[in-house]
Amino acid sequence: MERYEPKNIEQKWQQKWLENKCFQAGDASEKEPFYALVEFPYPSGVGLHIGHPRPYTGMDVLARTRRMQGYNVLFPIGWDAFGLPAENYAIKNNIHPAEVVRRNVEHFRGQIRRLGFSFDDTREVNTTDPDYYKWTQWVFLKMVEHGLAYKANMPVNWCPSCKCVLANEEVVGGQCERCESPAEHRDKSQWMLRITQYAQRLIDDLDLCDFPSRVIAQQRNWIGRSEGAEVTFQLTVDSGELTVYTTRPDTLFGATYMVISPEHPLIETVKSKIKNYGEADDYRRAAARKSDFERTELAKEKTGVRLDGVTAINPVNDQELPIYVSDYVLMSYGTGAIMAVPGHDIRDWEFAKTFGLPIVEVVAGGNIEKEAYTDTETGTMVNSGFLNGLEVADAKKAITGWLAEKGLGEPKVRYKLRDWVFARQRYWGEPIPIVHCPVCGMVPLPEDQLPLKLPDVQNYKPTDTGESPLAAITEWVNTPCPQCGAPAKRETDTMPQWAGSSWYFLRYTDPCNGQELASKDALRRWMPVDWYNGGMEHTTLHLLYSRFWHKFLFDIGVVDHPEPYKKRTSHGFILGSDGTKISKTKNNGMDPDDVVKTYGADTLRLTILFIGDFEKGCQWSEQTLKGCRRFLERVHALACNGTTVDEVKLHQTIKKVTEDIEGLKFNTAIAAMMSLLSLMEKGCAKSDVNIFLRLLSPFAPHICEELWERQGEKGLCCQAEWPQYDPAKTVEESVELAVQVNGKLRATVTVPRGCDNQTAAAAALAAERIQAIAEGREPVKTIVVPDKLVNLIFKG
RNA sequence: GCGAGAGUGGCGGAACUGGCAGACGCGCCAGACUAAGGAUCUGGUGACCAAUAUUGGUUGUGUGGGUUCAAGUCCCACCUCCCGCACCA
Repeated sequence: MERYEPKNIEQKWQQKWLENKCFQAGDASEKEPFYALVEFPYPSGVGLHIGHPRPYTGMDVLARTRRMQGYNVLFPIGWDAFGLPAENYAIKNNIHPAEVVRRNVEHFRGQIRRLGFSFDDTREVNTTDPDYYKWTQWVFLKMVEHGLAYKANMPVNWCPSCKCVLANEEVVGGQCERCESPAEHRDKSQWMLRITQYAQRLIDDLDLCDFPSRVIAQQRNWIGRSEGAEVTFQLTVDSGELTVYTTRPDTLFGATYMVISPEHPLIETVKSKIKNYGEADDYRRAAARKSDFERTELAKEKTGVRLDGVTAINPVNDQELPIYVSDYVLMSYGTGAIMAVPGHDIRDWEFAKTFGLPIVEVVAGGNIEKEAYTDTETGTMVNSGFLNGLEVADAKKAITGWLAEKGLGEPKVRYKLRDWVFARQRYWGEPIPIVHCPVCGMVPLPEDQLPLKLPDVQNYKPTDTGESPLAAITEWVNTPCPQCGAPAKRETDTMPQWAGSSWYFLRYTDPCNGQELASKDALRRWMPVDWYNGGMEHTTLHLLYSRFWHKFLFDIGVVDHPEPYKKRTSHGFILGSDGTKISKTKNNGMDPDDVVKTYGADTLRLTILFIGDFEKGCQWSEQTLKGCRRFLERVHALACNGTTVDEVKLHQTIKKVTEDIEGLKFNTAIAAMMSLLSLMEKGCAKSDVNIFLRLLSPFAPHICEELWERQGEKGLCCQAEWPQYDPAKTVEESVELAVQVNGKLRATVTVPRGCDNQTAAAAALAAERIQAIAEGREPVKTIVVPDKLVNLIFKG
């Protein structure tokens, strides 16, 4: 028999699968549809990296298994190809970004094919294809029409290195998520999407989603709902007022001062009354100069300036409260102003200590001399007038009612989530289909003028002024107003990369439709996605954005379901052999192409899945690669003889592998097949091999096709039926019982399965070892766990 | 600080509703085949202590307590690590 040479067989079967259209989803099929989705890649210049094969292999196993189980499977792939890296590469090498993308996609396509993934190659989508982004623009126009897209002058996060604005979600620790430059503040007129309007539904409908708990928790946390009240304080000057938001209206009696954020307009409206306006203004300017990064880094020390000459009146006790301006209060949350209750808020407590302000206890239970008492579960109101004696929860209700009655405040729900900054000042993105007309104002491009294509330019370089390179293309920018025909100008910002990926899974259902984003029929057949696997890093970005878009499309009747994904799972990252992030320079990882060349795609696939729990992080190791290659060599060398393999073991393995695939426990599924192989090497029949190959084929599809053919089986292994197990045959006729004495294992005995407790106990007691220990004594107690163990309790 | 995980041999990792801890793989040890083995095959392999050499015992899942006939698994307290959010009132 010839040696196992992956390179001789893998390409051959990849070709056969293609010729036989094995992986094309059927649009007219009677079979039950199953939509398996992986996050489509950004086709970068360096090609497929370690991050890609893991989720793809995992979902490929699932898709291949589902096909064999008789489902009509949609398992597509595409290219999320707009974005900065292609543009930066284009600038550096003076090649058009479209050409860069074309090359990269070709490279990726080849790599993906060489790994044997069963993607439907007839449904590829590319976000930079005008036939695709036509519909991205269309959804945007629908959002404009429904008031969900708007342009507003906003303080935005600006990345000085990328030279464009960032969404809140793209700022991590005050830094640009992509290049780690500290983000700056800029005031800019920006296109925004009103995702906040969907905040509550994005929380509520998590109940409809089968997502990992950590994903649900992270999304909830990100949306950040809080319940509280807005309370209005009268000022002692100009009959002005100051409204604050608080989640603890119950502590109103404990407010000893007020704080407004440096950006709060009050400073200007009562400017003439502020005796130390100069000082306040200096503080405000200093705060404005700080980047988010600096603000968070320097968050330890509380700073601020008291506004001299202006005070507020606490509505519950008419106490006069000083007002401070401090950057620990953010303009972007609540009303940009707070009532400070140092006794029961950590930050207020720190501020009060720094500035020597009074700290009043209004909830008993802590020691406010030492620290703020923030517990809301236990505690009784004190020093709080009519609230005295109430528990916190009751006090909240009482004060809220009182405030509403007096017209001083009302209950309010707030979210941390902010609207989505939906524009970038770069070339390589979807043009925003809007025309600015001096007569009509902002005019959406009529639908029949879509797609609005990107013009060819010579220079893609972004500008420091914050204008997109498109602004320099006068022949493109200047256009007659679609409404009145007057000379007008196009919007020159483009959409962020997240636009195209917010609905791509819909396009896969009907990728060539020129009339609609996808036909109703196709959407009904395939949506919602049955199983979506992707990275945790997208939880508050892509996953949230796409849920929002889908809800909007649901509201306007494009899709029939409020949620796009039924089930979401997340793979763990593969770290380098040294436990750190894989990088080329550290040489601690692997290049998929190299591994395929030396070991073969099947070995790589197996290794990626065997190396650890799919949903947990794991470490790359060459050693595992060797073990998996050895396993496949043994499979290749497997020969039948006259005997058959143990039937129980065979059925147990079918059960184990089938169930483990469902739970993404690929590592233990492979372990079970390894055990079965060891047994089969001692003796098996052709029919055993037939079953074994079908079990293994989703994991190592090429070698299984080869052996399937070698064995003279009909058709293709990947189109064979998934093996069934007989539950009756998964259990042995006899079982080995553990025999314990006083809880310690002392012997094992073999008894018939399902024998009664007396029989089991008697067998245990009869064991030689147990006899020796018992020395004729009778156990004072006997515990029998059927088919598992007997525990004999002896005295003394 | 808040939220969600994790801690098991030399290593990667198994272990269902509490029921024989360490499956499977790597490595290592011994043997076989060899001119040779960094190839392949067979057997062994948590630690420690005994020994009639077949086994017997003790101990062992981050730490300290607890519940139970029985705990990696449940309860309480704590330590460490990773991830997400973080002055969100």
